[in-house]
Amino acid sequence: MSSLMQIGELSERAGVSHRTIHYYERLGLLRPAEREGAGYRYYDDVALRRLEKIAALKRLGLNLDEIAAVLDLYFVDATGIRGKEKVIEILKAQLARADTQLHELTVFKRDLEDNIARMERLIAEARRG
Amino acid sequence: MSSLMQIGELSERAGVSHRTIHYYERLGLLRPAEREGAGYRYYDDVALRRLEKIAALKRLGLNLDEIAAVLDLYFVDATGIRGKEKVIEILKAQLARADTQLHELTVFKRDLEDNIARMERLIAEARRG
DNA sequence: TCTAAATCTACACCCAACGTAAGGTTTAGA
DNA sequence: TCTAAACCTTACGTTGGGTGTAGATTTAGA
Repeated sequence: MSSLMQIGELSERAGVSHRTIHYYERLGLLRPAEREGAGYRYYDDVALRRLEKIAALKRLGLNLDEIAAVLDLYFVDATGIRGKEKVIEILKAQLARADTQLHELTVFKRDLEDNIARMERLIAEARRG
Repeated sequence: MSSLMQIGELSERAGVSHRTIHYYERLGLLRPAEREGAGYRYYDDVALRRLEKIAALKRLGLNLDEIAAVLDLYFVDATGIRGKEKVIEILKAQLARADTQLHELTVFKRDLEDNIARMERLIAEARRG
């Protein structure tokens, strides 16, 4: 029994506001599994996973347009995707960016650790004398 | 002869508009080495390196406030920095975020590679038959 | 000395990604 | 049946990170 939920529950479980959900719907990122009668939106668990994926991709620095371009790869059968060459282009560009970002992030992390050590040493010295 | 440059040259070398430089100055991220007579700004090479650092930190997902909070660690003597405990707090928070981001980025990269391979396989199959 | 190019300040505007508020409708449960 | 909570649409507001433009001033170089 894959029970459906309303926008309030989805919003709570996903940790985003219902306005954000409306907004994503307008951008084509997400749509309710069902819209009965007078317009209430009803969502299944896939919607929740889509929202979580969107959040993860946002944390990686993709904007909502870029997310729209790849999101379906995680949720629909790839055989049906049109314009596969174009999708590959996008994916490869993102892969290159991810590589760069990984490298920069590694350096940044090392810098952070160095700086923390340095600050802690300075504080210890200040305390001693 | 550490010759100074005007905003136009700095902007060109750093790959940002002069308007952006003005904007960063207002936020306290950057200031000219010198402002002679009637107000023209003159910059040294440190300004260029600051701009490059800002760009790098932006690519990592820091906003300009966060960048302002750590930027000086790269350019001034740490002994003179006030509120070291607070700085450490910020640095540690960023370190935690960097760790998360590194992990997510690694997963994302693997997903991308999988998706690319899948798409290329599908295209090859389509060509064959 | 003179003029074209560079720069100055100040205000307005832009886009993404939402948030707030109003006013009306629907639904669940007592 | 009735009412409070949840939802709907529409429209305007906000924030971050800038960009555009105007009109005045300054500077570099012929």
